Amino acid sequence: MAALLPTSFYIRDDVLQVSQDLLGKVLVSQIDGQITKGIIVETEAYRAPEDRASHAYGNKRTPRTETIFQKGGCAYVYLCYGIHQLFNVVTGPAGTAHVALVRAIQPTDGLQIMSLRRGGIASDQVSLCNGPGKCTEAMAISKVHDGISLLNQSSQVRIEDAVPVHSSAIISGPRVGIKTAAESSNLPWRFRIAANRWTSKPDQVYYDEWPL
DNA sequence: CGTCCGATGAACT
DNA sequence: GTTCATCGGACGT
Repeated sequence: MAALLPTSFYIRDDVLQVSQDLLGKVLVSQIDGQITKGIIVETEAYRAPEDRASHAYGNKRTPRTETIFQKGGCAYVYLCYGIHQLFNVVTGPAGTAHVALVRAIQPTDGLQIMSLRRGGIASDQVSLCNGPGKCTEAMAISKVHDGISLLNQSSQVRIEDAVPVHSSAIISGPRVGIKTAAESSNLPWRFRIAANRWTSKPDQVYYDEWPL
């Protein structure tokens, strides 16, 4: 049984680093007796309070955003556009509003059930999991998992450790779906494993260094 | 579909 | 004057 990422992985304050370090790790769901797994190949960082794109911009606390302020190592799952469940990893110590959104995975285990949950899309098609709503649909992750710990082997959603992806194999670019007007700057806080065909968009700008 | 904020107005002090 | 409940619509990592 693969080791899970420890608390210390999540409670680091640098969500940009955690988002990059999540690449290559293995997201696991064990739901309704079905195990599915996939390699995380694309993430985005959301760093409140200063991040206007975050639900917790300005450290705004509402019933929905409370999860974001929890201690790192749990899930933040919310509904987007009334249809998509989006899975985020809460990071940083309690009280910090930092999360990493999982946008795409490379499926490795439970391909048949993932295909079934995705309306019969063939398990070798990148469209199976190349988007945040597709990942949660394939893995049956939903709002019922909001706030749950990722740290226990008994958890329905958890993340296994794996060999780190070298920084030279990570490309970054602007986040998806953010109104540029609302975002004061075009921060390259979306991270992908370079040349991995399971990510959600074609190759974009390459940055040697992360601003901020 | 849910969330949330601003508008509206009632009730209270 | 202030606070609170309710409503409506805008919008969504």
